[in-house]
Amino acid sequence: MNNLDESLLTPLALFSKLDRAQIRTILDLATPCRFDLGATVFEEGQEAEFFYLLLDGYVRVVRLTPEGDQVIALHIPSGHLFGIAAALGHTTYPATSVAAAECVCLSWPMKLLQEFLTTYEGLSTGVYGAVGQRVEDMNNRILELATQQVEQRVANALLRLVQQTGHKTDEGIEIGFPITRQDISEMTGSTLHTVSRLLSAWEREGTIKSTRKKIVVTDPHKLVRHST
Amino acid sequence: MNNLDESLLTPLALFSKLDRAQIRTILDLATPCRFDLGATVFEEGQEAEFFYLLLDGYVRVVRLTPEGDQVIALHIPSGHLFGIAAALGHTTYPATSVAAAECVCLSWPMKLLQEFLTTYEGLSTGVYGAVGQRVEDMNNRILELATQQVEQRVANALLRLVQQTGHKTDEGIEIGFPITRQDISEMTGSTLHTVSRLLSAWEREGTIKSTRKKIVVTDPHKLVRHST
DNA sequence: CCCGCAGTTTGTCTTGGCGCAAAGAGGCGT
DNA sequence: ACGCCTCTTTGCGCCAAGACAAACTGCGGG
Repeated sequence: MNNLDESLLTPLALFSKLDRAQIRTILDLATPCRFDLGATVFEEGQEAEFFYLLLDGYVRVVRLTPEGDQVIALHIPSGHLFGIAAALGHTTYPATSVAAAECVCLSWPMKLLQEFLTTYEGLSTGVYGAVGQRVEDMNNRILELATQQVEQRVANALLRLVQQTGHKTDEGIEIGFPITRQDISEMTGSTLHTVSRLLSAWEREGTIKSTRKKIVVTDPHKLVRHST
Repeated sequence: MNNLDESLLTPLALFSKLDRAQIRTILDLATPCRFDLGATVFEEGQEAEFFYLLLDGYVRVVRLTPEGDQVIALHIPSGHLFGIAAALGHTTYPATSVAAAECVCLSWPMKLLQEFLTTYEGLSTGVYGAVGQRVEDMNNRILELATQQVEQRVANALLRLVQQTGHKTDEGIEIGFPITRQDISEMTGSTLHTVSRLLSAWEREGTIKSTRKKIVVTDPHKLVRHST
C-alpha cells in the first residue's frame, strides 16, 4: 500500500465505472514516477515491462524511420494511459515515448494490465474506447497526409494541439507545452523551414503570436480557414 | 442452427484457442452472405449493426474526405474479421467497406461481439491482437506518408498487396484481386497518372507485368530496391 | 462484330515545398 | 555581461509530382 490519494484517479473518465474500493486496489499497486522535459519513458523495441497513466504533463509518442527521420505519432494529454500496446498483443513497445513537458505518472507492471482488464469490466470498455479513439485519430491523420497540402496539415495540427492542451491567456489560446517548428514538422510530415514560413505568414496576418517554443493562437477562426 | 460446416472456421488463427463446441455455438449464430465485386458492405456513419468474418475474397476499407477524395485505409484478406469497431467503443462504422472481389462472409449482430469477447477468453486475445496488428499497419502507413516519396510508397503498397493476397503464376506473383491505377493511387496518396508512369517504368525494366486491373510482380527483389 | 466506356498511357506545363545556406535572436550558464 | 547554443527566419534554386489534356486500348454488351 502506498500513500496516494484516490482523488487522483476518481475524476478520470477512465475510472468512472469503478467504485472506490476497486480504485483503491488499483492505486495500491501503482508506483508513481516523474519525467523531466525531454526524458525518454520507454523506447521502441524494448520489452514492454510497464504501462503508464499520465497524471500531469504531456507525453509525445514518436517513431523513427530506418533513415533516421522522426515522426510524431501522437500526443498523450494528462489523464490518459500510454504504453498499453500489450493489450493489443504486443510484447515490445511499438514506439518511443518522450516527455514533452514535466510529467507525473503512475506505472504498473504490464502483466497487471491483462488482469485489470478481465477483472474490472468497466475499465476494459474505457481502455478499449481510448484505443478506438486513437485508431480514429490515426485514420484521420492518414487521410490528411494523403490528401491535404502542408499548409492545411499544419493548421490542423495546431488546432488539434490547441484543443487538446490549450489554455486561455489574455492574448488567445496557448499550446500547453513547449513546442518547436521542428516538432510541428515532425507531426505533419514536413520540414522546419516550411513550418517556419507558414507560422511567420500567419503571425503577419494576426492569426497567431509566437516566441521560441511557444505558440499562442489569437484567431482560431482564421486558422480553421487555412485548414480546409 | 444452420448448416454451415465447422471446418470453415476451425483452421482460422482467430479461433485456434476455441474448442469444437464453442466454434459450433458461434457458427450457429452466424448468417452467411455474399457480396459482388464493388458492392458496399457498410458505409461510414451508419449504425454498426453487424460485424463480419471474411471467408473468401477481399474487402477494401475506404474513407472519404469532405472534398470527395477517396483514401483506401486498408485491405482485409480472407480469414479476418472486419466491421468490429464497436469493440473499440464506436456505435457507428468509422469507414466504408467495399468488396474488392467476389466475397463470401459470415455476419453476426453487433451485440454478440461484446458477448463473444467476454465469454470466450481465447477469442478476445485473438481479436485484440488483430486490432493491434492493424494499429501497427496504420502507424507504418503514417510513417511512410510522412517521410517517403511517391515511388517508395507505391513500391511498398505493391509489396504489401503481393504478400497479403499474392499467388504464384508462371510469370511471377500476381495480386489476388482486380486493382486499378486509381486504386493504387488511393492507397498511396498520389494520382493515377503518377502511378501509371511508375508502373510503366517498372514494366520496361522487367520488374512487373501488368494488364488492365491485373498486376504480376516478376522481380520482387527489384521492387524492394525501389521501396527504400 | 462493332460500339462505347472504363481504364491506361504519355506529353507538357506548373508549382508546392524541400534542400541548401547563411544570417538573426532569445535564453542560459558561468 | 558575455558568449554559446539552440531555435528561428529568410532567400534562392530546383525537382518531384500534381493538373490538365488528349490519344490509345481492351473488354463487355447489344
